[in-house]
Amino acid sequence: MDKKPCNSSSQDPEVRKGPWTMEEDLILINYIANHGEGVWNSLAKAAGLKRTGKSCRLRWLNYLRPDVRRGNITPEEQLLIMELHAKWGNRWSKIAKHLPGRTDNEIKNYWRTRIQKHIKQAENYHHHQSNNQLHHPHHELSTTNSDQTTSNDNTNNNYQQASTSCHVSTTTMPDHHHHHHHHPMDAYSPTSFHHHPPPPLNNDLFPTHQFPTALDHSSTCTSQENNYWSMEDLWSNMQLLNGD
DNA sequence: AAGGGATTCAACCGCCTTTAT
DNA sequence: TATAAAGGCGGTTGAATCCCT
Repeated sequence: MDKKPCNSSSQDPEVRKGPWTMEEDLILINYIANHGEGVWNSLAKAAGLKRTGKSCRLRWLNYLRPDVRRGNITPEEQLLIMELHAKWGNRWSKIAKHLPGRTDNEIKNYWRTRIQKHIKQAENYHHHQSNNQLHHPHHELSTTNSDQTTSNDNTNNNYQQASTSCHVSTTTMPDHHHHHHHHPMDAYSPTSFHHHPPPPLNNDLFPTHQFPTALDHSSTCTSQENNYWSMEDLWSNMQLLNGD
């Protein structure tokens, strides 16, 4: 019947989902600064966040941690990713350990959005070239797993050849992608606040102070590149949070 | 200038493993 | 030791954004 698998106890079944607000980020950063990370479920409660422990952990690890590396993937990093993926398949966290500051999520996303399609293109190309040859039964680089990963050795060098030969190579990889890669601390896009409902502050947490005043445009830049909250803004809000 | 398809990426889910009781 | 809870992982999703006509 009413099985409530996780998140037992504690009334307050309200668990927030979706994008993190700046307020939530600040609470999390602040809490971890004071108490350290780990024990995520209790951390979430103690900090007053209406999030699951998992969600807090993910947010911290992938985004808020101070040592998350900012900026676009470099050609060197890309090469490494390609090599390691060729070796290990979709073992993202394992791969990530070899790219300091990069998260498994980021690498996974990068792979799927930036590399995979090139490889597929290259494969198609080869395919057509060697039409009379036997057709590879799709190395299936993605989609429905077919799990190269779980097969433990999975030396799926399947596409290794493709990746080295196609123009995914660093020299031709245009880097054309600019912007994005906001990362941890500077990642508070003011525009996002306009797309989301006003900060859902509960006054238990913020009895006297209110961030939103700091969220007006006075302190934001308009250029795309700098269209994020500055460190100063963050800090001042953080101090407000701390009650000075 | 506006509409719409394509792309990106933060964050979710379910499953499996590890740790705690 | 057995069971439950937490942590970790990889696949997937969809809102926001980009890009093209």
